[in-house]
Amino acid sequence: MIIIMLMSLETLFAGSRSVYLAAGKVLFRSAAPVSEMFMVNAGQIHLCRHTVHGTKMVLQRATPGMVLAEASAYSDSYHCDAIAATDSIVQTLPKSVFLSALAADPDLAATWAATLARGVQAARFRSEIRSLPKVADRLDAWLGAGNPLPQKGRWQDVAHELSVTREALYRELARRRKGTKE
Amino acid sequence: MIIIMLMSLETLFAGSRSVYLAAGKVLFRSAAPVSEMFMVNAGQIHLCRHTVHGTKMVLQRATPGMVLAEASAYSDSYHCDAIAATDSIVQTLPKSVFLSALAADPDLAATWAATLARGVQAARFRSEIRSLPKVADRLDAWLGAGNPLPQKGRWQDVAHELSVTREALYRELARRRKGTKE
DNA sequence: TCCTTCATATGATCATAATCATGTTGATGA
DNA sequence: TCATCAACATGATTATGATCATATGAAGGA
Repeated sequence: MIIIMLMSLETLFAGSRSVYLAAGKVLFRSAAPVSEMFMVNAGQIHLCRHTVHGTKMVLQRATPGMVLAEASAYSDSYHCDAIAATDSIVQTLPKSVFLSALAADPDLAATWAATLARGVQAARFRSEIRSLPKVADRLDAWLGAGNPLPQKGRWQDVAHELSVTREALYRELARRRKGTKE
Repeated sequence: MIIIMLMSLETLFAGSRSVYLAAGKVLFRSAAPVSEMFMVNAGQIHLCRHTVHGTKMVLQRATPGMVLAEASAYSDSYHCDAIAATDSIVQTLPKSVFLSALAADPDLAATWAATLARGVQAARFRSEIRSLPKVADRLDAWLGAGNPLPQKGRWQDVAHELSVTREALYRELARRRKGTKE
């Protein structure tokens, strides 16, 4: 009897060590050597880079199920800081274990590559949306990509996703309601 | 004697069929089934999506060495159009061959994943840069990431990368020259 | 019920980039 | 040399979003 074990990224991290991080705690710092890979289990971890002026740029907002700083698997040291945005739990796996699991299991490697490829797609789409100068165009492009307008109470999230102020989005939505009414 | 054959993505595509595309020619259309993977050899291929209003969004500008629409390897049909921006040459490989090469060679799979991971990183960075409201901040972030200001004659490329008009970039550069002079 | 809080909503003002217009410079070729 | 072209440069004007200030409404807790 042959047991086929279909391994997903979640199951790979599932048996691993969990670490609890209070909001604001640092998981790793830029330039530190990469020895572990992290998957977010609960909460949210931000991957940040700082400019000379101290301006903070958030490059990834990792939510449950996401692997943090994917490119670190192929780098010796981190290029960003990772900080818990909320109280969080991350699961950690030695980088070497992570890489050998990928090398040993072509299906898992394909899953990983597919995840990354979709990540590239999503990030490219976000960067193109943000290059549109008008709020109306950003909203059109976002809705046109199949994203649904969420329930009231979650509109600010959309504003943030489109990188406009909530006021600007409220106004655009108001314009549309007015437009369809008459 | 053992010959170790280190396979790169380029070598994988190297022996494959080449296709010449005149500027403006369509390589594939959205919704078409994915049967081939493409690597750009010369020229530039744009991956485009169209909104309801007919606005065109360019999601990838694939230059030589880049694989086009990476995520299509894990999808049955395309979600974008691919159009030659200039006269171009692409090399094509059946998707099944591409995927089995990855499955058969863990090193190649790692190379592919590393490429994708860096693509994610780069695209995330671009989208964050474009969420900065001021030209000065975008330029700072871009220079701070280690990008050098190119020779005169290439400044427009930077303006495009930062998603600002060339005039806005010229003015910002002029401000800086003035600032450092006194 | 009342109070607090947060998301939505909208007006007023301001800052800034886009746009349009025009000029300058430098490289290339006839 | 002159014509041409493209990139750099900059001024004037306009469009648009950010910001600040409030207000409204709904949900949840004391």
